[in-house]
Amino acid sequence: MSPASTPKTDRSTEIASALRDAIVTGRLLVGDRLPSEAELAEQYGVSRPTVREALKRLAAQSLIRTQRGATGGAFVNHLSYEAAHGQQITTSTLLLSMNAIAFETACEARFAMERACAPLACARREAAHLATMRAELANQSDARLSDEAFCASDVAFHRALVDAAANPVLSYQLAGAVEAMQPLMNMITFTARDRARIVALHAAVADALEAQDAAACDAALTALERYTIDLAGAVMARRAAKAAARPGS
Amino acid sequence: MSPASTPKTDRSTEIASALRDAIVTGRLLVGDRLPSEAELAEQYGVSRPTVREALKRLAAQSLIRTQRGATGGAFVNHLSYEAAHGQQITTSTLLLSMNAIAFETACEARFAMERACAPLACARREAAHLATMRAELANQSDARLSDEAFCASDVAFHRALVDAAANPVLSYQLAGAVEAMQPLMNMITFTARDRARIVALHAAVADALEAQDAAACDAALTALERYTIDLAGAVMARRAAKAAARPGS
DNA sequence: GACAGCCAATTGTCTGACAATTAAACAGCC
DNA sequence: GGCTGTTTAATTGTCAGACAATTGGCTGTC
Repeated sequence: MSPASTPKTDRSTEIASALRDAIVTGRLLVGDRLPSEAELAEQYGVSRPTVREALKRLAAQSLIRTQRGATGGAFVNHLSYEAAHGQQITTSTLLLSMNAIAFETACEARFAMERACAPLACARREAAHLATMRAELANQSDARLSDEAFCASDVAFHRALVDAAANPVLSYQLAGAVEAMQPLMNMITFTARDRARIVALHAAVADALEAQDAAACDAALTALERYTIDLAGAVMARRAAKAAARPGS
Repeated sequence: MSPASTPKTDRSTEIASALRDAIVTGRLLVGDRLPSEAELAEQYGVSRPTVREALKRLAAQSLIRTQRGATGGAFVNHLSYEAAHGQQITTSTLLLSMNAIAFETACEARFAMERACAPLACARREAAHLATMRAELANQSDARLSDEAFCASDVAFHRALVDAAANPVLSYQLAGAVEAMQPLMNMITFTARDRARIVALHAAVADALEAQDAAACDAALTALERYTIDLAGAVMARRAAKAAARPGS
């Protein structure tokens, strides 16, 4: 009854966990090369395909990268911010797309985090951040911009705000949330009036940041959040009404 | 030169991407059963092991779950908050453990997000949240508590605060950050004096939440952040001094 | 000494097979 | 007829061996 420790887990899962543990606890360091698949297979008493499945699991979490050839093998990855960021986006996008989250909830979380960045950004913003924001503001004022381009510029603007906080953890978490929401935002068609309002609020944010006025920045972001939710709500309602009017299969 | 689209990606990676795309775009819905491995293999013109590697990748991201038996197969997962949360913790822990992030940076991000929760939590906190916080406070005042248990109670306290904000997106993001930091916090040995100070600050947070005073809550969290960073800095300095005094190998 | 070709190690993939597991279909009994 | 136990089929999990593709290093030649 002693080996009842892992009654129903696959061998490949076990091996993946063991290797992950070795990486997390530092027994395997960044850049280290794992034993070859054949060696791992012998070591764990399984076949090569089983080892490969375990390695693929780790690769999916970008914990390792593999390389073919004579000096190839599996190497412990650095897990850059970019990779973490990518996973964050994937996860957030899925949560949103599966309707597990209401738009309002995601929006609220996003602006809450953005307001959390505001004081830091006000304290640390540099000329480059302000310049980026001004440039995107000018961009957004161009009436010929497509909705997609407008949204992309919106993302870039907020990205600059977050980056100004100079905290990479906040950057990757928040950028993930913002980018996950972009597909949804792209579905919204902005009227000229909407755009003017949004640009004005963006300008208020930029001004507050330049003046290093955290309270004003917070207020502008709060107003922007309210407006975004109102807009989205109106779009959803319009869509629902249209769907009700045309009840085709 | 036309088939240069995927010059160096594995087939298993391609297939994993294709399936992931099918899930994200909604072509495969939650609960749907994927074709059996044999069918997928035929469909993509590869062998079963290759398909299996692709499936393991998706399983590692908890996008699918597999089940053996007659009615078994791979099913599109719900991607619960728990799963997203788990991944968040794994990623954050790794980022921290690989020294890619300074403790101060992680701490700053964590408290920034927590302050972002504060207004929401003040507005929405319910009796259960307050009760949990009071219970953990009492727990933390017990001098017989081990450092690990004290830290665990600390996590539970903050978790209650975040949950009071009633926004699952914030919950999973922040809880991930908090739990990722726990191993580091566990390394810190708290003196009785430290604990009293922390408990007092926690009490201030709980009081502010009960009174629905967002500003007071914010202030208490800020003070807690400063104290945490000071403490950690002192511990690190002490450790560095000890390492310098004993310059072994 | 520089360069070209060969070589060995390693991952990526295939084939075929068997074991384990699970639910459904089926036979048998009360 | 209804319930129970058994068989059965479908599916994943694992294995073994083999070959293709890739890539760095080695060797031989000019």
